Amino acid sequence: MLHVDLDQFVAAVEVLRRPELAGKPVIVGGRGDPSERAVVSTASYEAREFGVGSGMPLRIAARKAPDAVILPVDAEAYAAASAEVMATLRSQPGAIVQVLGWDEAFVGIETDDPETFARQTQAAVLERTRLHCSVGIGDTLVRAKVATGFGKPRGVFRLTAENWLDVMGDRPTIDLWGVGSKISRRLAALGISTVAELAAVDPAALVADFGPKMGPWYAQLGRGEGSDVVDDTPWVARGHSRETTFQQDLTERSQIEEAVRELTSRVLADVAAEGRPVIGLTLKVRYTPFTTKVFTKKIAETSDAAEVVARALELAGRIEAERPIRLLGLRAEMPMPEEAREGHTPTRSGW
DNA sequence: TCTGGGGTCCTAGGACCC
DNA sequence: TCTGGGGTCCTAGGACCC
Repeated sequence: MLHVDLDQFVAAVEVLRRPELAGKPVIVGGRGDPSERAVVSTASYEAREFGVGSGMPLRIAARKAPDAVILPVDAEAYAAASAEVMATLRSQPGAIVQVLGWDEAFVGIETDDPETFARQTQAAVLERTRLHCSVGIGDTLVRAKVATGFGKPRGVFRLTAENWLDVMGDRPTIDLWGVGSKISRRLAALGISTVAELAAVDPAALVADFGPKMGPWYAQLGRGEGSDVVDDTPWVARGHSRETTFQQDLTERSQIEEAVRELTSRVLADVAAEGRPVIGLTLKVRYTPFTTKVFTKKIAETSDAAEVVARALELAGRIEAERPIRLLGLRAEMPMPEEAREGHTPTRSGW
């Protein structure tokens, strides 16, 4: 199968409608105002040379790359460009497409010559959308996904059981898709620093440290193994959430209640758009400087907005109001339709 | 320097039931 | 003094991804 990943997708979409930005450092984040509390969503390759990366506070990014053009996030434009890319992938003969996000997808295909198919796919995407992409070829989802990184930018790379350890063996475990900073550090503490070392571990040996599912799964990741099925079943969302970072921290109970009402109505708009009810709520509170607390509550299934608001305000009643609040988030959980409940819908990608 | 916003899934512990 | 065993549900928190 193939993994297709657009090159610096968001920045590329911005450059398409502002050609004068080509070759310049471009940063997209927040409302495009570096004096506000916000972070970088995407940085163009030129901006990355200044040390700017996604997740970085916009204020810091602007300091590192003083000449960069800073643009607001335009989610609608990216969604529209993404839809065109995905439609192009689906129009390739024999292709099964599993969308992973705005800018990437797995493509299942039966072919003796995946490199040629990959090049054809890149050319089709470029012709229809004027966007460049990189393609990974693999015999499992994990290998295809990891392979794409070696193809960037605009290239093609193949990773299979044959060359997996040659290519990945000496690399740190954090290079694996699904191993982040925390897990790579915990693995290192167990004497497992490289992919080859992880690949050699007995899966059962990791159960004590990482649990019955995650432990064996990490060992499998080290070998690049896992599912090899591209599943194009339409995605069914488990829930919807909204978060707001306040430019000034909230301190008053009345401010909190107002913010919760606002969040609830935005979340409910997303839920109602699907015509599904709510069965649970999670309220997230970020205090300053950086401690997060969540309150979760199952509720009786309801589509009544006033009822959901009342339940959300109950949750908000648990907030310790004496500490300044930097962020509030609200998530609504929705019931899953019967046919999506048991393994029929794609779950966590690559599992 | 001070950390977005939208998601998913896993784990652990307590409550509760039979 | 020693307090079953198995199961499910709920809550809180952690980790990861784009």
